[in-house]
Amino acid sequence: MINELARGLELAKRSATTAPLAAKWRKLAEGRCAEKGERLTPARLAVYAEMLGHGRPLSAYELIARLEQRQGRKIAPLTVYRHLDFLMRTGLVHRLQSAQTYFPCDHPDHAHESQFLLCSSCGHVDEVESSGLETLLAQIADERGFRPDNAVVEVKGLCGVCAVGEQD
Amino acid sequence: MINELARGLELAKRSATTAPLAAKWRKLAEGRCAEKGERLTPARLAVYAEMLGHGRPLSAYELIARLEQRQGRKIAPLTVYRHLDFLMRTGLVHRLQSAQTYFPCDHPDHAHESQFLLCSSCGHVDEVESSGLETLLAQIADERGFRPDNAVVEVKGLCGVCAVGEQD
DNA sequence: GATGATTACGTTATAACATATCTTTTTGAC
DNA sequence: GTCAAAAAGATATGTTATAACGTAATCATC
Repeated sequence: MINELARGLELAKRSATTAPLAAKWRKLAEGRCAEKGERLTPARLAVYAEMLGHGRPLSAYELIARLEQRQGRKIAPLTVYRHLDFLMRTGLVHRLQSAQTYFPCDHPDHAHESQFLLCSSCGHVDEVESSGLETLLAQIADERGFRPDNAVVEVKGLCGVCAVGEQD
Repeated sequence: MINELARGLELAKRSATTAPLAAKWRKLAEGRCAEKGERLTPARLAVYAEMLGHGRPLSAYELIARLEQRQGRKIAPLTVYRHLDFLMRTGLVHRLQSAQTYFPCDHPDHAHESQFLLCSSCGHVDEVESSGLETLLAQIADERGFRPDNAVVEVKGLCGVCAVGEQD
């Protein structure tokens, strides 16, 4: 009974220490899990919420630091890597290959391949979905007898805001 | 004089333990260095030769191991990273972002942005140069007020040979 | 040839990113 | 409640990359 009490307090503490998560994103996560037969645990949701709350790409270790600070306890790297795997499996989060960071998907309504415009000044991420580009890539592959599985397209540069900031 | 002799032997030993390098690639390297005002040292050339000799993407640490074996001495990671930086600066080598490996450029005649078809079965790299794709990427960026600096395009999948190997 | 500036190279230490392995806890079916 | 499977945690290790510092080679100028 002591244990149950302690556990109750622990759970309350954890939920109190989770970043706020708009209903929109929670519903999306629930939907994706239902589709894929995955389970949406509080820990997984907390990681997702943290990433959404940050709004910029996070490295795995930055993410760990933020979660530890919020929850007031140590979190093992592997734990977060597992959460990230889950979030990527379910299409809720992307990995930005060129920066080794992670970023929540901006296009909640459907799974898809994305392309990214990454601002090297402010860190802003613009997630683009160009069917024209996907078609062209498929065509290039096809011409060479290559059977594509997935494509990484990440353009580094300056976002509109930062580009204006620099006098051209 | 003893020192000079020792040094001479050392140099001889190193050059004897460099991977063979076709004249074509050596000329290319010399040309690029001349253009960019870089210096083509024996150590840099040895790394380049090793990569060309291997013919598949190499991680920095695989590269170190091969160089150490060939030269019979220890090589510090940073040393090789500097050589890789040089080779990338001069456009002789590409970094494959999605695999964190390095691969010599296949299109020696001019500097350019490349796209890659990466076989996840045999490791084959097909370096593609599609102006159509570059134009489309530029257009996508422009529509969003984004000023692109450089683009990573890496498609993972099965090369022609491996795709045939699998019964479709 | 001596001097000093510049660039490259070497060594050690450490940061940053990721996975392996094993144990404990939680969950959900029965 | 019992039990098996899934998830999470703890610890150690592997992999990739950079920092900080000192030394050596190269080259222009005197």
